[in-house]
Amino acid sequence: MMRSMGRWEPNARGRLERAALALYRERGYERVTVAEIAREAGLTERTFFRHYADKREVLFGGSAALQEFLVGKVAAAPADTSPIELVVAALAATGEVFDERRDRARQRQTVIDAHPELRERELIKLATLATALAGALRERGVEESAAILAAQAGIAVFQVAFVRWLADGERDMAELVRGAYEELRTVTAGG
Amino acid sequence: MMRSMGRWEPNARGRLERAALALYRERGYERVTVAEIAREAGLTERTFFRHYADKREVLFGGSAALQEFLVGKVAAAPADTSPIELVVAALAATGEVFDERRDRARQRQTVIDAHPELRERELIKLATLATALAGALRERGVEESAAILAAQAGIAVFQVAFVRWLADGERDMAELVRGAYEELRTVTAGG
DNA sequence: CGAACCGATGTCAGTGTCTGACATCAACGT
DNA sequence: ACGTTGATGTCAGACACTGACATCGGTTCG
Repeated sequence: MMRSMGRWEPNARGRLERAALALYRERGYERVTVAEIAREAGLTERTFFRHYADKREVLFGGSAALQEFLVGKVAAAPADTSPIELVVAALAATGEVFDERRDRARQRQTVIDAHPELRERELIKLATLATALAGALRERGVEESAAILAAQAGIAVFQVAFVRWLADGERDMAELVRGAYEELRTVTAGG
Repeated sequence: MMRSMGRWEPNARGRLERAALALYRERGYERVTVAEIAREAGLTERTFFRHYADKREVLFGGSAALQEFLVGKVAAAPADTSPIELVVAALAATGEVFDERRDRARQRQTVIDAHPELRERELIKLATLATALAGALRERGVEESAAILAAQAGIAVFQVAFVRWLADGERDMAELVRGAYEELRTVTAGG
């Protein structure tokens, strides 16, 4: 059993993520090479690519955990809830994860918004999340296209709420998610 | 004035798009090099990159036209329509563009669905479309977040309808868009 | 008509991303 | 001790993409 110091400095991924965010913020995503990130983290370029599939992925280390969190919430919710409410309730609960880390999230988002390549990656993460949520709904017996639409609408709500959460200094995710959901209901009710 | 044959074969973009789709279908996206596509089209790699920003973009030549079409429909619609109805009506009208080209669309989509890089590009095109639709709604006086949510919800409807349109052999876009919209209304009405 | 110009293409050299193959070396179990 | 394991390093190479400059029909203008 390893006590605390192995052959290598621990937490290679953490060091890579920190170094990447810092460098991307200083010089902009395109003007940073993977070799530089790796060097800053005390590693080699090749090792970077063993931890992250590509140069973008290093900014999205947390998305798998977020997905598990949301799917878990949906799966664990009471039985008599409607699909869209299941999703919205799960999203509102992400405050547990997000509210503590607003500054870091802002930094990360600033970098992402400035670079189309990173926007693409963010979108596919959200789409993957939507698919996972739809799958969790189906597990609960929700019909296919209702599951997809509920999940997708939920993601739209989340995006609106997330932008406000970043801009805002006080209100928490739960409140903002609820607010955006009410707006969606108003909008889709219109005929 | 040039009659019909210039110094170069005409329609370079069209040739590149055809060659790319054919090669991607034969061997899969990753196993085709840009140099091969260009050679197949009677051009050089460098010229490919003058027409398309990258290897993915060659499959998305039509998305700008689709966006203009939809934005135009939203802008031209009668005055007393609700935001979501504006978007849905525009989407239903895309049959004019799509219904004739189902086979080609299927081929293209098969390639895209098989490669995450291409999925990413598709998603950012849809996101761009959503932003453009939201802008068109704002032009008509719709409030910001209502515009965003209506556009985003509309895109979700479109995606569901489009998948069905590809799978289906008979029903047209208008019908499928209307059907998916009704489902969305049912889902979001649930409380 | 000839010269200057223009626009799409070609040529070439170079940077950076990403991959495969193989080597290293501390920790661990036997 | 000794073989195994797993994270890392080293090296070579394919390929995406870019900047700089050359080419050459067609167009325009004097």
